[in-house]
Amino acid sequence: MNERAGIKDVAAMANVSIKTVSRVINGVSTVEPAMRRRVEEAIVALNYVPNTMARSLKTGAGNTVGVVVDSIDDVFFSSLVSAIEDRAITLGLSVIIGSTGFDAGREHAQLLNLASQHVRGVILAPVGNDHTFLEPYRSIMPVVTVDRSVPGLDSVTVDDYAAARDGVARLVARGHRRIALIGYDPRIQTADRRRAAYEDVLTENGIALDPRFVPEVSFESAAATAALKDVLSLADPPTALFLANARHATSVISAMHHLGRTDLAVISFGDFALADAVNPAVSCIDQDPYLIGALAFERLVERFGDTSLEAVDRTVETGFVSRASHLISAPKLTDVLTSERR
Amino acid sequence: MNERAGIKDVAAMANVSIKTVSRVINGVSTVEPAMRRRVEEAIVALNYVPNTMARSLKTGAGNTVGVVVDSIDDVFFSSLVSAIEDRAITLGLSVIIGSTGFDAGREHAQLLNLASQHVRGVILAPVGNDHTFLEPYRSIMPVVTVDRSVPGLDSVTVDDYAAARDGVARLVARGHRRIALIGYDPRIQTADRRRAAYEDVLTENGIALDPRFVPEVSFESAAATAALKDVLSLADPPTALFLANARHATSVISAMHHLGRTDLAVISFGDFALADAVNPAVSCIDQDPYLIGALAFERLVERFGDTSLEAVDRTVETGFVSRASHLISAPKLTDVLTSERR
DNA sequence: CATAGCAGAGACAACGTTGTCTCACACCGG
DNA sequence: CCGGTGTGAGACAACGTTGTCTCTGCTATG
Repeated sequence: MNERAGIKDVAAMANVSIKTVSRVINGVSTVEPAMRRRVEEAIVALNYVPNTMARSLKTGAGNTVGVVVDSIDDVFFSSLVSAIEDRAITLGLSVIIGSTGFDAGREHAQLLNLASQHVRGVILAPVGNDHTFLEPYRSIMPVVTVDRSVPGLDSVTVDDYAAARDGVARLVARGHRRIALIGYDPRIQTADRRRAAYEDVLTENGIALDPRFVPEVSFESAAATAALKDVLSLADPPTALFLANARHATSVISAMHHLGRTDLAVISFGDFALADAVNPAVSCIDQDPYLIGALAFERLVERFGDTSLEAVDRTVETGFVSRASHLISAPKLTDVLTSERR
Repeated sequence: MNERAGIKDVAAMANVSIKTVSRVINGVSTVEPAMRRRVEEAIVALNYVPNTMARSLKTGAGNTVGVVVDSIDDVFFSSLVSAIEDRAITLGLSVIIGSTGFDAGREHAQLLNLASQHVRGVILAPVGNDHTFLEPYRSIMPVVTVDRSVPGLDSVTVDDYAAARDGVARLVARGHRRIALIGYDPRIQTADRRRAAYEDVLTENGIALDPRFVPEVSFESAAATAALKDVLSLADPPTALFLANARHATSVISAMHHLGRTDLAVISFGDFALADAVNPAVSCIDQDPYLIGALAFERLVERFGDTSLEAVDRTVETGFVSRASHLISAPKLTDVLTSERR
C-alpha cells in the first residue's frame, strides 16, 4: 500500500499483459470490452496513475512547458502566466515556472533546468543579453520571448518606443519641461526603449536632458520610493513624472500621497489596480499582459508542429487610459523661469 | 546536431564508459582527473544536459514540487507562489503551478496530474471538500495546504475567525449597525469562517442579521462591483463594509470611488497595493502571503525527510493596519432611527 | 473445406539514466 | 617476489512505459 502501483501491478491484477494495460490507458480501440473492463477496474482498485516521466522518456515528447519571468509576484507577469496556464491545461500540458529576479545568471540556470526537464517549449521574459547557449536546444525546446525580445527568437511585445513617446508627449503638451523618468533599470530592454522615447521627445521639444531626472532603480519598491524623494529634493524638481512600469508606479503613487505631492502630473506605463481610485486618477499606457501571454503560448504551440518556422516578432497594441493625472499643467511661472535658465 | 546529446554520446566522445560520465556528472570523487577533464570537455562540446526525467525514473526521486491555487493572477497567491519558488530553487527543485479557478473538478485533475508527474510534494489551496482521493499518494506525495485546511493534511493558515471578529468589532465600535460583508463565496472555507465571525459579532451586539447584506459573489471583480451596487441601493443601505478578501476589495474600493461613496467605513481582509493611497486610506487586516508560502514550503521539506509525521495546523499571525477608512463613524441619526425600526 | 487475412494480445527491446557487481591494475607490506 | 588491498572503470540490469514484432485463433472468401 505504501508503494505506488505501476502498470505491471495493474496487469497482474487484471490478468493481462502489461502491453494491454498500456493499450487501455492510451485508448487504443483494439481491446476487447471484457478485458478493457477488467483493466479499468484494476486501475481504480490500485489507484493507478500512469508515470508521466516514464512515458515521456519513452515517447520523447514531454508534456510540460516552462515559463521564466522576472518575478511571479508582479501584476504584469502573474496575469501573463495566468493566460499561459489557462491554455496549457486545455492541451494537457503542465506549466513549470521560474523567476529570474533580473539576474542573467539565474535566468541561464532556469533555462538549463528546463532543458534538462525536456519541456516542450519555453516562454521567456529575457534578462540576459546572450542567449546563444539556447542554440543547440532550439529545435527541441522552442522559446518564445515576451515583453522583451532576443534576435532570432519569436517574441510578443508591445511598441514601447511609440507608446512611451505618446505618453511623454502628452506631458510636454501640458507645458511640462522638467519631467522625471522613474523606473529605469538598465538591465531591462523595455526600460531602455522607454528611456529612448523619453529622451527623443524631450530633445525634439528643445528640452535639455538631465540625467538626475532618470535615476536608476532596482526592482524593489523601496528603490522607486527613494528615487522619487531624491528627484523631488533637487533644486529644480520635476513637475511631471513618467513612470516606466506598473510595479514601480504603485510604489511611487503611494509615496506621492504620503509626501502630499499629488500636484505632479503623472503617466504610468502599465495600468494597475486602483489607478482609477486614487486622486488624481492615474492615466496609464495600457498593455494587456493576459493577451501577451495568450499570444506567446499560441505561437509556442505553432512551433510544436513545425520547428523550423521563421522567428516572428509580434506586437500587441497598447492603449491610453486617459484619467486625470496627466492633465495637470505645469506651473506657468516656474516653467518659464527654468526654461530660460537653461 | 538536431538531436539532443545523451550520456552515451558524451561517453563515446570522451572514450569512456557511460558509467564514468554518470560519475562525473554526479560528482563522485573516484574519477581520475584526466578522465574527468575529458568528460567535462565532451559535455560542453556536445551541450549535454542530463535528462532529469530519466534520472528521476531511475532514482525514484522527482525534483519538482506542485503548487495548486485558486488563481495565479491574484496578489495573495502570486506572492505566496513567489515565496515557494524562491525557496525551491535553492534546493534545485522546479515548481509546477496549476490553478483551480475555484473548481473542485479542476483541482482534482490538477492533483492527479501532479501525482502522475511524481512531484515530491504539493502545496495546495483546497477548493473541493473531498480529498480522500489523495490518500493513496500521501506517503509519496505529501500535501501541505495553505489559506484553507483539509482534515489530516498539514496546513498553514491564518486565524480567520479571530481576525475577522476584530475587524467587524472595530466597525461596530464606531457605531455601525448596518454592515455589509462583500466577498462571500460559499465555495471557500475562509469565506465561511469570516462570515461566521461577522455574524457572531453582530448578534453579540444585538444587531439583527440581514442576508441581503451578505451577497454571494463569484471570483470575478465585476461580481463584487455589482454586489456593492445592489447593497447600496437597498432601502436601508449599509454604512460600513467589511471586505472579505483583497481581490474583491480592490474592485469595491474602485467602485466606491466611481460612485462617490467614500463616506462608507471600510475594513479589508488582506492588504493590497495603494490601500494607503486612496482617500480615505483603507484599513486592513494584514496577512502575509509570502510568509505563508515560505512556511508551507518549509513544512513540505520536513515531510521529504520523514513521511510519517503527524499533520500540523500552523497559524500565522495577522496584523491590523490602521489607516483611516475604519474610523468613519456611523451617521448618528440614521443609525438610531434604523435600530429602532428593527 | 482450405487458406488468406485480420484482429487481438503478448514478448521483447528500448528510451537515458543510475545502482550493483565485477574486474583490472597498481601499490604496499611481508 | 608474492599476495593482499584498495582504487578506478566498465558490464549489466533495472526504473515504468511504449513501439515493434510475433503469435494465436477466428472469420471470410474462393
